[in-house]
Amino acid sequence: MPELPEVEVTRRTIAPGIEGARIRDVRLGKPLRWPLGCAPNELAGRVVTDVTRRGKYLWLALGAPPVAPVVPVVPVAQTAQTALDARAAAGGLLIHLGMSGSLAFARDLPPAGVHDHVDIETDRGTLRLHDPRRFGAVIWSASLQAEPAAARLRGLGPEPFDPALTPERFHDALRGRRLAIKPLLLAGDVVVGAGNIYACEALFQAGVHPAMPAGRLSRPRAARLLQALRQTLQRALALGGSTLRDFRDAHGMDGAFQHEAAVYGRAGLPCGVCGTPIRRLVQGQRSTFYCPRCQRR
DNA sequence: AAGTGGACCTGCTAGC
DNA sequence: TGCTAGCAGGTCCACT
Repeated sequence: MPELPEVEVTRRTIAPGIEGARIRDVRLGKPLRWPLGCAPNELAGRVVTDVTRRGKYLWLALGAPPVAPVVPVVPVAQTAQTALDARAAAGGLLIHLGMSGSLAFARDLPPAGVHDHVDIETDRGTLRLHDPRRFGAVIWSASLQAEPAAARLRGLGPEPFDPALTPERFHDALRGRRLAIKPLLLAGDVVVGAGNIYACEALFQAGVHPAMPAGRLSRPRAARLLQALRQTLQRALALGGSTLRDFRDAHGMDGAFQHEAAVYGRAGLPCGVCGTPIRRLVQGQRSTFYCPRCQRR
């Protein structure tokens, strides 16, 4: 389900409610892709300080655990070290929604169902991960730079809206790559955020054939593709993402981008630009949809 | 190193 | 109606 726009929509819908909330209890259902990595009760008492996103990952930053009831008098010389310790003791939860995950945050949620695998109960509501296929994960990490979070984020390319990702740098990153442009976009090492829907849509917008070897894209066409990717993701964000099967934001709202898809899921239907039937092909065991007339190698 | 194919898990739909 | 094959928004890992 969730590509960058859906993850960002999720972040925006949970952040205002959960930032500042104190965790009371964490309950786990069936195992997810990776273990939580700490005892659920170690999270109790911590405050959610921030919700950020990197690629398709969310990071729930948590404050340090509550201090012991008896606070020793700390000499001034030690306060800096104490602050360091507190920061070291902070940490967070790295969350990935996999293929079928979604988060809900509300005060009164129904009892957890068979596909609800993580409930983080706070004093302001419960954050629930619903994920039928269980490709998602919630992982405790001391920081984004520390293991195990670092292992997940290592190798991720720049954010699509990072101003440092100039058309020139994008083109440079494609140089020498023989992989077809579509699976390369999915790989996420050149730029993160595009999944199967938005990779197909961006390639259509840019008029680039999905099987084109990435390294063969000219500089102007690479620039056009980067721009198309940004516009596609921006538009999806504005529409609340895509709801194909069951994506909802954290308040239960559907996205609307799927109604605007020009090629994704439209095999056999006429291209809205030229009328040629949209084709489906398989690349890296994933479906690709494209217009054979509008998209050229 | 880069690219490929299989694996993870469950639910839904199309076709027989 | 009931079964099966194929498909699904993502990523990791082992292999060439």
